[in-house]
Amino acid sequence: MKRYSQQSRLLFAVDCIIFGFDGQELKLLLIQRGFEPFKGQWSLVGGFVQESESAEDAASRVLKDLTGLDGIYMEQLHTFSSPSRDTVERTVSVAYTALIDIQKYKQQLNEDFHAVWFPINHHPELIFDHKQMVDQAKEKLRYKAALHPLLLELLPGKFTIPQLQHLYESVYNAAFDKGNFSRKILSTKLLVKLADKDKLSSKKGAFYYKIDRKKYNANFHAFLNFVPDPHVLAATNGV
Amino acid sequence: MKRYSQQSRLLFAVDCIIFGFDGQELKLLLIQRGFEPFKGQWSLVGGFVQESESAEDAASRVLKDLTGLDGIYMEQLHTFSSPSRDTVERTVSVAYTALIDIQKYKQQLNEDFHAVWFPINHHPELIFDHKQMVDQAKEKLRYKAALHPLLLELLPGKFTIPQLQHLYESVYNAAFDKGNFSRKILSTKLLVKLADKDKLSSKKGAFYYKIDRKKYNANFHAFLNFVPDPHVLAATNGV
DNA sequence: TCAAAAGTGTTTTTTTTACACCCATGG
DNA sequence: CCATGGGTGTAAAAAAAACACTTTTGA
Repeated sequence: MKRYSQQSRLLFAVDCIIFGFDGQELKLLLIQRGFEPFKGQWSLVGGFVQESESAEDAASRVLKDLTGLDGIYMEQLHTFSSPSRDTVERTVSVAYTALIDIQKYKQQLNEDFHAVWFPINHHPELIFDHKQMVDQAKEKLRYKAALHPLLLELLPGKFTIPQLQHLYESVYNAAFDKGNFSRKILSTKLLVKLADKDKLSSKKGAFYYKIDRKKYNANFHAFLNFVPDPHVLAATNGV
Repeated sequence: MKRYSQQSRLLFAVDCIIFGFDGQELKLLLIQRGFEPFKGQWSLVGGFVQESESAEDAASRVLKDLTGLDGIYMEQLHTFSSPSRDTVERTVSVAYTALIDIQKYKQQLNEDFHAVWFPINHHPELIFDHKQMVDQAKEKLRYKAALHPLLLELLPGKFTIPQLQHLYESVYNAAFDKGNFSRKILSTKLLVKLADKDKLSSKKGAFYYKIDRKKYNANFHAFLNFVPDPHVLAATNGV
């Protein structure tokens, strides 16, 4: 059992599945390749891992380059390594899921990257196995968001409970009782009520809230159980 | 943005965190390296990914070589890619968690590998970042087993409810009410009652059960919620 | 003044938990 | 014949769900 015999070396990349929420529905950020091969085709944002960095570092770098944003929520999804996944050259890719406040991003220049937000269920064909990555990321998001408050990452700094409910409803494609929803969210003590209201979507106006970052960080793993029947949504998940 | 410029190529490996249950406590299978460098030190079972295979294929192959067993429960845990993780040469490693019936394994020859079962909370120092891998695997096991019936994978073909309860109690280091436990397990309809009893641990004897593979495969993702306070165990988890 | 959305209150239903009790049997 | 674990029954407590009702205010 000689381990350090001559071994094949291969290319090592990262790809980012970037989710955003525009107030209406869940979106996915894609770029149109401006270079050969496959110029013009849509793909996830990605790049190669450099000698001096970890995959996490590479994903952060790629995200920073694209959005100009630091401190984005990001987690490793899965590593894709089929020998046939990249038709150009054998490449292993670690996929990361990122959640960003779409508002913040809007201010940034995205022209250099030809990046476009697509509705999560209505995006163009993707290169290589990127569709598989996106599907898996969607599953995991739905799974995890039923247990942890991570969807808060998709909202702007201040937001209302009805807005948050709308986000959950769009992610789970289901309607929730507003009374029960609001109580459940507030019972986590993860939100702080602000003094002002959002008057855009109703005459009465809804109070703004912000994340209590301290409690959020300490209690991120708290179970929320927002979704009526977790069996349904867990049906195809891989965590 | 030239993507396919010259890129560094690196070594690509897999490591397996193999859990077993001997009826008393959770165990971890480790090997003592029989080759340089670090000869004599303990490590996870691992190997390099070959040109023609995926990381999953490589992990299965490694597992087959070590245990002689096919069809072992296995899932990708995380990819470790810090530039400094392997002190010999830069290597990226995909870690896999495997759950095996320790009885089945016992029949196999393990002499070639110098493989030894260690109590999960009392194992020797490990090479590289293998301790980190093990810790993460433990966390994920505890997290996932609270929601899915995967601990069944650790038991032999037939087992009793009290044996299963003992397994849960050892994984969560907590005591469960036997009545509630048995009802909760049985309510999943994942088990089939057999005609014979295990008379070893009591005079009355406890009925054997086996997994209803059909329902198990279809309902693996069913939420079980075995653990009294999920907050506690989720506290440090990364899923 | 009233429609529409925010937010509160209350009842019903379901699930979980605690714990008492019966069962079977080997020593 | 009784101690020991296996297994069932059931009431209390807690959580979740359903839904009625009150509040605010711009048009």
